[in-house]
Amino acid sequence: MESFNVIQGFLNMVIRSNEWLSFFSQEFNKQGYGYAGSTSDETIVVEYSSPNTNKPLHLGHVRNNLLGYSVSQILKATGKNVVMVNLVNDRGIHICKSMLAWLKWGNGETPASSGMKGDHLIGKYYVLFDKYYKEDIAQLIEAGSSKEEAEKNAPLLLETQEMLRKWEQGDPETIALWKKMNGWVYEGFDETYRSLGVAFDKIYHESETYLLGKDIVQMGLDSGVLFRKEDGSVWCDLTGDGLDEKLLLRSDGTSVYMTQDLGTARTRYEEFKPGKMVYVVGNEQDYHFNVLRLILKKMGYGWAEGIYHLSYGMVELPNGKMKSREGTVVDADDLIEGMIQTAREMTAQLGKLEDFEGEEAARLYNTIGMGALKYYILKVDPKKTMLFNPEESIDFNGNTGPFIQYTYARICSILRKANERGIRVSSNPVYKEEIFGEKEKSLVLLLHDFPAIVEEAGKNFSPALVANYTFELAKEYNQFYHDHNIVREEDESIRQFRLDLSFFTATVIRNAMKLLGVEVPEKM
RNA sequence: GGUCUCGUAGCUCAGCUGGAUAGAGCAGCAGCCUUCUAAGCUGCGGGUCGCGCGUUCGAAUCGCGCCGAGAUCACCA
Repeated sequence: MESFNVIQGFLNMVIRSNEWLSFFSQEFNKQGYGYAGSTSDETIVVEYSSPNTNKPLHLGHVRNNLLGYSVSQILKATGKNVVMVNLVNDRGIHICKSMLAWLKWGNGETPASSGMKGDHLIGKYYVLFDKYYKEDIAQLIEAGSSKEEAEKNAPLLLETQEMLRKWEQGDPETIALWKKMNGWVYEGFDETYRSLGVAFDKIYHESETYLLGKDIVQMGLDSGVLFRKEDGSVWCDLTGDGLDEKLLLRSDGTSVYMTQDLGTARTRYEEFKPGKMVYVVGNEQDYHFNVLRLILKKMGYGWAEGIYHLSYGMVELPNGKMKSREGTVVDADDLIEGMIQTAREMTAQLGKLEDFEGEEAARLYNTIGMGALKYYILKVDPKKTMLFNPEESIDFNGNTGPFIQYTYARICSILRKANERGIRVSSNPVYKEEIFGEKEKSLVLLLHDFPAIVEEAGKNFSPALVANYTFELAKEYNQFYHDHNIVREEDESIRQFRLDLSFFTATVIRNAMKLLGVEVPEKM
């Protein structure tokens, strides 16, 4: 400690510069700074994405995917053994709607014949179904039905239900069609996943898991945790916990969403023995996950405590919520393309086109455009409803991904310049205390915080902490850069320290952004 | 109606495990490129932290009540 004082009941202590310099010289050239050196035994399963296969991904899915991937990377950085899984909802009435519409009005159209991405093609038929379904309803109402009856008895809907029955009976034709159309969707999704830079260790399909959980229900009946009503349906009474009764088996003995989630949770636990199971799912399912955890606990599964619902808020647009019916959804692929296009325009506008060519340029636009999108979404606290303002998202100044990327590229440029002049980052540094100015000190303090920030972000499942930290760091560095010469500094020991400091900052920016799934360019 | 979440500058967000004068970015205004990348930097204006009560030496932060916004409470997933 260097000094201390007391002001208004606060004891302020000043830590000696030597302590900071000693920390700095020990850590500044570690490439993995901020990441846990070793992996612990604890496994965490993170489920995210989990799309339906009847329409393409939209902005809401983008938030889900980016969050899931980033949280996984953060948990890995804190030394956890992370398994990323995706549970694809590939069966059910909604898929049958697309299938039926395609049979009726598709004329054999395929992604190849239409040039459409597979998931978009399927989405087109889902929309088409809805259109004709509405016409059916209108006709029935005109013929004297009530709205409710019409919705139930529309011929199209009855046909769809018939199709689902055939699927469940394993009708070869229906299954073949289902496989073919799902295959198209997967190709489309894979492309979107690649663009988003997300990946999975394991993919589950609901068509293979939807029957799970029935044995758990039987166990619950045997132990008296669950009860059967007169019509044969099975329920869990949660009124004692301030919730309602929850259906677990229909009166015809078939399972519901909750039933399969009970089953998949147990299967997953048995497969990985994880300390925690994270579900990245929107906050409209808060109730569902409370019930899931509660029922499993009642059944005596202690590991249910480890279930964590990473509940994130909706993404809204300036004119309100996204509504597929009103055509106000933001399609994920359109969004991605738009961001990359904007990156290209910005680069041109700033007169930097001649610095890049061909593939290098394309890669740069991708890095910047995706960096902007990812950062824009991840900087907001996951649990909050966020507003997606298209105009603001393509602004690359201020608290944005490109701002941070730019800072990184600047540092790289300095390191290149230094290298040209034969100045290298220290290999065995000894710094004198006089080199330690105010700006340098604030930077070192921030750099020192990074591992703790990662730890905190892991505990809170919040990439936003990492994002906001990185912005602070980049801002601090830009001030330092503006106020001080680095390569041009004449005093050799000061120059060396500032160079090392720049190098360290670059490492931390790169490592932090990697946790968000954001790449950093060496030139931009 | 019950339960849950949210409400901070014109806008988008930090801060919330109680502490010093509530911070950024955008937008607005005024400046800084013959010198390491101006996607940068500096300055100015902008707030009854939804409202009220309480706990405390101290509340944006904790508790209660109200107001406002949203979600959810399906033999859908």
